Amino acid sequence: MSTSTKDKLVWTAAKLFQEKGFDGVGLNEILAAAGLPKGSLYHHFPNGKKDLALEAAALADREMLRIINDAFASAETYRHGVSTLFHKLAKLFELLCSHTGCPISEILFAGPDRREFRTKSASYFSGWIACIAGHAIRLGETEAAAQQQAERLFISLQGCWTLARANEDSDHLRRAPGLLF
Amino acid sequence: MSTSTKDKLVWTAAKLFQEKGFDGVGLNEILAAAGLPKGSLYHHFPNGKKDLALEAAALADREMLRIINDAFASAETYRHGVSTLFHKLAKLFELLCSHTGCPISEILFAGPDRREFRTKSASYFSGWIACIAGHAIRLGETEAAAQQQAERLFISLQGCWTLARANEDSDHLRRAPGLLF
DNA sequence: TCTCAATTAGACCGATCAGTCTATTGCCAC
DNA sequence: GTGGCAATAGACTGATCGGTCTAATTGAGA
Repeated sequence: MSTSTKDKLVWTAAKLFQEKGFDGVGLNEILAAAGLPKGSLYHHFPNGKKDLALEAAALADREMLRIINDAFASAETYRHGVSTLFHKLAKLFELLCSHTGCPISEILFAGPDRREFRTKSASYFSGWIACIAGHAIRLGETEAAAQQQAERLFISLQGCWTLARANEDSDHLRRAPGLLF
Repeated sequence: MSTSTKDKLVWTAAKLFQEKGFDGVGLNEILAAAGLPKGSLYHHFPNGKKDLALEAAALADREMLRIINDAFASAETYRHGVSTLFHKLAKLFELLCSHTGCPISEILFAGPDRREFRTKSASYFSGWIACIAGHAIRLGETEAAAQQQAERLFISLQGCWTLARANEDSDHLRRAPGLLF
């Protein structure tokens, strides 16, 4: 089925890009991993690698928003939500073999049209921060405090993920809430 | 002179790697930017791109330690040192055209020998944290507090740099001290 | 059952990749 | 001067890159 093929392509690409970066993965490698021929790729993505990368980044963005919402959905306080979020991310990090990077950075900080890609990354990131801030407000924070808390959370997330990646140790993510409060 | 050629190669490589990542820069691009032929590269770095990347990372590490030490050398309190450090980094970020990444991550999270490279990045990072912690202790913090403060600082540095890069805005680095205290 | 478009399949292309190899140059010791 | 070595210079190689193109296959509607 058409959707299935396209989806497999995007998921495989997202995984590999996240691991090795946009420039670190070749199309042949992605196609081999997905078990698909080159024709399928250029049928579903006429602009080739660039389109595939943008779709993979969009997928990663949706996944991250889903994880954030999941973490805060069942939380009774903001702090509780933060703690759940980092534990979910630590598990995800382990699942991805403990040495992958932030999907958005890995895909969108490189690429052929650097400025266009980077602009998109900025809007994804601010979407995450807005999403977190929304939960903070819902859980009783003032609007100003929520915005600052959300930015702090995002920054810790990026920083801890970097440290976790370098050390191949998800505990850096699990300890993150302790640094925030 | 020999040293000059080798240095030019490493500096040029460090700059380009930092901008586009290990896999995003070709040797020809580096050589063209440095105005040197391929023979020189393989004379000074028999193992080619890998050696060049390792030297560039080592250079970036030394530079970062120098900046950290500079920032804290003239500081009377830890907080003062942190503030100076982030302002220095913001200036550096602007100097590098406001869209480069952490040199260590960009070079060492990719590359052909991923595990070897990542291990080295972990040791560089912990060197930075140890350096910061040393200054914190010198400026009156207890040993345990210093270690935690240093880790927090490093994490904020990575996170804020990522945000600054996405938005091409060095202010995210300047505002970092406000998030820490 | 036949038709036709959507999709899959993969051979093929020029460009570029990292890396090799053979000259040539510059410089210091003698 | 001249012999010898370090360094510079760049043509060249096979592999792989992203991308194109033409068939073969599939499957839904007539």
